[in-house]
Amino acid sequence: MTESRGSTHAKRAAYDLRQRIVKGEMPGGTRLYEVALAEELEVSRTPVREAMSRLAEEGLLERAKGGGFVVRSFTYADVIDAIELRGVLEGTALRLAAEAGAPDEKLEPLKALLCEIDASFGADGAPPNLELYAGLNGEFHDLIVGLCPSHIVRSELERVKSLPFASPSAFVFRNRQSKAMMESLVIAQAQHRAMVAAVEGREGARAEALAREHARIARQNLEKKALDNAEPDPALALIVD
Amino acid sequence: MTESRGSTHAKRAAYDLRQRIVKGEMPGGTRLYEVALAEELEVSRTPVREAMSRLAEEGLLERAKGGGFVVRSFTYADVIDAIELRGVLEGTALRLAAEAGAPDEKLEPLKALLCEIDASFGADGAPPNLELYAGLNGEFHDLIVGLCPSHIVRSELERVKSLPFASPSAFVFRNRQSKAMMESLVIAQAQHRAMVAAVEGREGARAEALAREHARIARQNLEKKALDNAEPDPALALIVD
DNA sequence: CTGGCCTGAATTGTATACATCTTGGTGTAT
DNA sequence: ATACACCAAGATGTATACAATTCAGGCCAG
Repeated sequence: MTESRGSTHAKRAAYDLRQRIVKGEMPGGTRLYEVALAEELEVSRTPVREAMSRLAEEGLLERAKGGGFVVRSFTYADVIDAIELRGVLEGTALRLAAEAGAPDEKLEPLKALLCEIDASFGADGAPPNLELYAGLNGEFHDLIVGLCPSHIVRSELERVKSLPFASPSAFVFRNRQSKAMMESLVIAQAQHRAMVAAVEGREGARAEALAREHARIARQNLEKKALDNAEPDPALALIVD
Repeated sequence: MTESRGSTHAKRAAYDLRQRIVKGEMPGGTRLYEVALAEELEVSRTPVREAMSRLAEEGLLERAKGGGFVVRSFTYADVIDAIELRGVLEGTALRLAAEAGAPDEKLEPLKALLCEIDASFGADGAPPNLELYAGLNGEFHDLIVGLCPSHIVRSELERVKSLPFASPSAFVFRNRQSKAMMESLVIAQAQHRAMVAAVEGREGARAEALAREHARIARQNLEKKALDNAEPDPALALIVD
């Protein structure tokens, strides 16, 4: 086909649908009609159903009573809660990692990454590259959560992070007021280092507390955004309230 | 049809499949073939696919590379982790409830339920009714989590609890050694009362710590079981390791 | 022996026709 | 006015034929 990626029609349909949902077309509560979507996406009803099922697994849709799917509604409070929950789960992941002990060969790449992150926002005076920072930040979160020995905790965390507004790098940029933003980056990076140190030193409680506090930065940025109410953040497109 | 419940073929198929999985037929890693299942369940492939999608949403199946579904594998360690995770999430739910404050009209039913639970295990000398206790215990957990103002936290907790070995009343009975078991019930009930008191008194940290420790009772019971290795617990049927 | 590549049987992916259910509206009797 | 039954349109549920993909096994060339 011409656009979107995926090897099967169902995966392409899921991709397209996901895009439309997170972009805010189809606000929360919108019912998805198989026939209409099948026409729009130019496939039959079968892959559309398959796609909707996949998005339900991701938590973007929910099954309606009497059949069919509805776009899940998220309020501003849900965004706050999702960030809190991410902090709780990352905290648990780090605590378990600390309690179990992390091998040096897995800690080394993390420390290397920390230095890369330093460079990305111009710790040496170079101009900050926020795109790059966001990417490296996401990578850092993936790596450090990878230290957690529990499949279950990791997969539930993955699930929460799949919500576009709950990902670690959801609200990093957009504040071009370089002063406050730079300070927030410095603080975040200090917490990054402390989290690694806590896991390395098997300080479970410290690691957990740090991860929770770290997630609060996202919440702060969000609340700052809400006050400024500048251009609406794309990560908030599917928020109804 | 003759057996199982549900109004559509897909729901019945999902129910049947779920039963077979949690009973331990089809151990973790088993691949599910649509045609074979369609014949066994006496429906066409379409509702079978639908059923598998639903079970994937529940976390009982996972999508295999190259299509199809596989029964999710759970190890003994996963059971431990799932119980830990339930404790963490219940703790978060209670902390948020405590921080937000719970109205008296929602606390009253909880306190009434606590008295019913007292009666169920013969606090007054009557013989303990473990069936009844397990039911009331589950009800208690539902009610107290219902105090949490966050949809997101509640729904993720619901998801974890849907794993048969992670539910609050998974390992309450089976230890007929009445002495140790009775003591564990007394402790659990004391924690129940403390959790309600902590939420009522807006003591978030206390409520969270209590919920986590409370979940450890399930872990203790499980580990005791593992040592005794008496008849295998049905809640553990789908464990592979 | 090993690597790559056929090839075909088994399996899932897709389209579509038909069956069933859900829902909202309408009419009627109370 | 209200309650109820009923109907029709539209939606999802189901079966099935056919297409495309996957994977294992054997074959051949190196």
